[in-house]
Amino acid sequence: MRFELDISPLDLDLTLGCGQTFRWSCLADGSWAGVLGNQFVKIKRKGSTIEGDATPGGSDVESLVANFLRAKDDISRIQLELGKDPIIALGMRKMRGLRIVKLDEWECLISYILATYANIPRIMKMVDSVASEYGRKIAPGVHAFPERRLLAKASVGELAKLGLGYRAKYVHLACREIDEPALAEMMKTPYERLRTELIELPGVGEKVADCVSLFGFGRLESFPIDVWIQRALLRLYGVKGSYPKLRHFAIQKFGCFAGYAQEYLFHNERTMASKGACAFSNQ
DNA sequence: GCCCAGGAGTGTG
DNA sequence: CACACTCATGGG
Repeated sequence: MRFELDISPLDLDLTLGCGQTFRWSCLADGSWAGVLGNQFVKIKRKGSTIEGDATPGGSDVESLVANFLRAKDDISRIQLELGKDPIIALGMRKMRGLRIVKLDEWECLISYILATYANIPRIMKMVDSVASEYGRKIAPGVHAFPERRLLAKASVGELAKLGLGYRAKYVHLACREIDEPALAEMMKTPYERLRTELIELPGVGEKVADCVSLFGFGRLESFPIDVWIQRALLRLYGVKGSYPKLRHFAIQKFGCFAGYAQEYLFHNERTMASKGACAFSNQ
């Protein structure tokens, strides 16, 4: 099932390779492959559009991809808004094609529970192991992320054997403390209350709750703070301190699109170390 | 071998 | 509210 989409601006390498999502991989020909719902999807840039194909294929594949890539985000408006801050304004235009993605709420919740105190390559491996072991097979060598009912069958010991470490019990408990109706209800919940409810789940603190709010529930005002963001805030703005303090600073500074600012800062800080160049600084 | 990682939970000052 | 400590483990 082939399709073509017009989403602009969009840089697939930036968007899918910057560590928001853990189940997309870049193939030898430069295309990207991942799973959306029960579809194995491949997408690639072709001129000004994005072309792709999906197996087993369905009539809704285009909308699945468009929703995943947040095609309706008005990047110009977002950057105009964020550009009120001169420091962000200086570097964000170089990252115009970096979009926030919209992940499945359940997959996002479990993925970011797994993401605590691990680096991105390892997180990808853990998520992939969980999918391979418990997810439904949808193509040769490709498994969907397991729905709650399937993942709930896994014991803590079995999950630990996949290399999840202390995260195994959190995943196991999360399968029991939340269900699909609750997730659907949370989609309608205002951000601050959603955040509070997420933090009540096992293995979910402020950082994970903010990531799940942003990538899973699409709340662009959310501003997750990890060690990279801490470094960026200290280096570029001279602020440091507790999570609540830094979060207050960011929300006040970046407003309703703080999530995009966070992603620009995150990507810059993470790549700067190897490239030695900061998009937000003239030095 | 060493350092670190998209932290959370728990206990203490 | 702010710290300090522990938790398991693999990637660079």
